[in-house]
Amino acid sequence: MAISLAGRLAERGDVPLGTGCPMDRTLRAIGNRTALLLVREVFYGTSRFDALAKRVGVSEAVAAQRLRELVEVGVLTKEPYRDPGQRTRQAYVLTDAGRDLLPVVVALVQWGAAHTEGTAPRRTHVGCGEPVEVELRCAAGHVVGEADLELGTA
Amino acid sequence: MAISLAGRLAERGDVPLGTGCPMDRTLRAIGNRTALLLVREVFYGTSRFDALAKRVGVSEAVAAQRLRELVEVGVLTKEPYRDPGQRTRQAYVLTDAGRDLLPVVVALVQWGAAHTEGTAPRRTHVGCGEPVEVELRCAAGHVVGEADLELGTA
DNA sequence: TCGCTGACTATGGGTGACCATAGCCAGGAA
DNA sequence: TTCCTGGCTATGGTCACCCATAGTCAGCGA
Repeated sequence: MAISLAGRLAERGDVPLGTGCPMDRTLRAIGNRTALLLVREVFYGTSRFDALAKRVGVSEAVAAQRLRELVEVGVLTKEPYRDPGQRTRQAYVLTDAGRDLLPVVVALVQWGAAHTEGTAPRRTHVGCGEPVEVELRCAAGHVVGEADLELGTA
Repeated sequence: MAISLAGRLAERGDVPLGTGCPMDRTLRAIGNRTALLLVREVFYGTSRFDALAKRVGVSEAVAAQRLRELVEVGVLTKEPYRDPGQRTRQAYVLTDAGRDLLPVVVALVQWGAAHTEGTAPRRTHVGCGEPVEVELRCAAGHVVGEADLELGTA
């Protein structure tokens, strides 16, 4: 069983998809461990530079570089803020593009929870307390499995 | 706005989550570009070694190593097969754990399609032709946003 | 004005991921 | 028996990513 391919996708020979595949572009832009862990931390509400570095468990040099890249690609922005009696500082916050990474983050958490050894947090809906899962659905509301998914040229 | 954290997660100071986070474990196991692109290719129906290497656009040495790792962590298995008049060969196929990566793959494709420059395939439901999206839903059927998601200790 | 703190930048070095090229091995085909 | 092909393994080198340590810089507090 596989995803079905239509159009040019179906006919390609052994030609790599390369940067023609949006997944590849995503991975090139933000597809390293540290960047994704930083995004996770920002989802968790961390916004300050030193806290981000410590919580991700990475040196400040690396945190600075990855955060700069995340700002460059438009996943995060720096917002000046000031605590009373403190000087102005920069907070890292998610942009709309960053918030759109939520399914990626949760899908990675979900797979790790199911298929790796170790503890995992429960993911629940604040409104009703039911467990939350990442799903594929079509606009008509059907749950879509691997066999029901078709990729075609736009 | 952020994901709300409950239990020990809420109280941690600047302690890194490290391998206590299933997302981190996922990224350590399969979180490199080549591995994820190989998984994508297998979802697309490619199963032979040389086709996988060529289509992902990676050298055979690297393909061999990544495929070996994917087999080790249980995402892929090797299945012997034989075309008529050919000798027995190995096909790489997804295990159940591998198939569970579908939301990860589609989430990455979806983000790249929305937020990077370039072409992107349409993702449609074979049954009804409607576009497919990755969503967060609770067991009661509610669509869950960032603000409605709570992570708590298991 | 001096020092402290948060937010970085700089330097040197290790490891892992990747490439290109070359070689190995099993097993049908000739 | 030799050749060819698919499926790897081996070697040597580059580059990205990471660490640890140390330094810089801005601005508030005293």
